Amino acid sequence: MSRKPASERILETADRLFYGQGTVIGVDTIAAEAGISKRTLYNHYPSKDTLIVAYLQRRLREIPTTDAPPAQQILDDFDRLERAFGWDGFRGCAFVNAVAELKDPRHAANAIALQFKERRRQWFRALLELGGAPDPEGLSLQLLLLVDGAIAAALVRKDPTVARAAKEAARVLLQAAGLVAHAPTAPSAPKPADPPASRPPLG
Amino acid sequence: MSRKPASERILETADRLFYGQGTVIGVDTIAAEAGISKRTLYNHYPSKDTLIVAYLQRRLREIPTTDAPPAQQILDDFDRLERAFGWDGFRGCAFVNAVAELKDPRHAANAIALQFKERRRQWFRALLELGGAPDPEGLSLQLLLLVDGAIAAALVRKDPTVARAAKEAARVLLQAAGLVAHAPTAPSAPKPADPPASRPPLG
DNA sequence: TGTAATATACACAGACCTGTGTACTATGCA
DNA sequence: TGCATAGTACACAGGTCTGTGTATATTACA
Repeated sequence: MSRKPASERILETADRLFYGQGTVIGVDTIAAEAGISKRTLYNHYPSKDTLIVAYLQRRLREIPTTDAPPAQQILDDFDRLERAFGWDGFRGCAFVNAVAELKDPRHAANAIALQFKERRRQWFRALLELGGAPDPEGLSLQLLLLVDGAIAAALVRKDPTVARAAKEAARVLLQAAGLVAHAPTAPSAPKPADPPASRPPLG
Repeated sequence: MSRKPASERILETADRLFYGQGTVIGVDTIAAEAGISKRTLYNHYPSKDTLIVAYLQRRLREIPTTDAPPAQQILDDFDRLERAFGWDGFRGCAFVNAVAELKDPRHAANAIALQFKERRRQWFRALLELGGAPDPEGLSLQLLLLVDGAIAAALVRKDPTVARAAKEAARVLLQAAGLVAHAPTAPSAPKPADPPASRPPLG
């Protein structure tokens, strides 16, 4: 009957509802949508908080590294962002939302959110070092600010193209660091526009 | 007895609690903390949604314009941000938080949040035009992304100094637009450090 | 003083929330 | 076949929430 194990179906449903509706969504709803009794859910996750933490942890994924030049990989990241913003269910950054929703500053969600943000920054930093940037530490943080700013702006404006503005700003910063030589290269072709299958990776 | 009119005390308390705890805080709590009966609250604001909208509208304030050179005014804005981040009750951007919390995309909060973000961007744009930037429209958006990114990062990292990273990025962008001539000028002195009286203006 | 507006205390309806208890059923395995 | 594991259905406790109803008190003003 049920092709996937119960705990996985619970997590998938929790992901969809927590991200789409916020962590205020009720446990009853999650169980019902997952096609599972509430009792079973509580047997797998002893409290709602446990489920929230599992949901966030599941979103901690690696960013795919290619063999393109460092600056190009960084700029490509903003293209991925734009696709994520254009996705129908886009609702901002899951981690930032969780931190904002859960008022308790000692909640485990805070540490996971920090971990996620640091992961992306370290990914930037490694690429910047590879490209020979003078201050990878500082520049990686600046690039991360552009990413987070684009996420917030895309949420408020409901406009995916803010990712392009972030990308242009990133290009200027990379140019100033000596990582990009060519001029803006015109708006880089109207984009291949492959629609995202399910969920783009922005957290 | 009560020095201020009731409706104002309600709004002040709502501001404090909605911002500090999120809009999930109960109406009972707001009434109790404001020292008024719940019935009176509902006489002034016929629903909680009305109160939320009034709370957000109250945060729509102008940004103080000085007579400093445009680029300097923009960079000073990031210093204000850093002070806001260092404030004890800092919990991110009230508007972004509200949009993230209220799942309904047609909620009035969305329009108010957009209005607030656009206001700051237009303030940037006017200054950029004054300074003769080649693309005020695009650059103003890029600067706004840095602001919003700094807010999100300050919230997650609990570190006010991200504002400084945003400021440095902004300086590079302004330099590339020909608005700032001098080199980084060293970390600009350790900052006068006047503690914010009550609530810094970040929304 | 009298009258009208405004505030209060307090109970309540109806809904939803998390988490538990309990008895029943299906399934895999020896 | 027997038995443990895992899932289901369903009620319930105890709490919170928004919003209303009602009867009483305070205040402003003519």
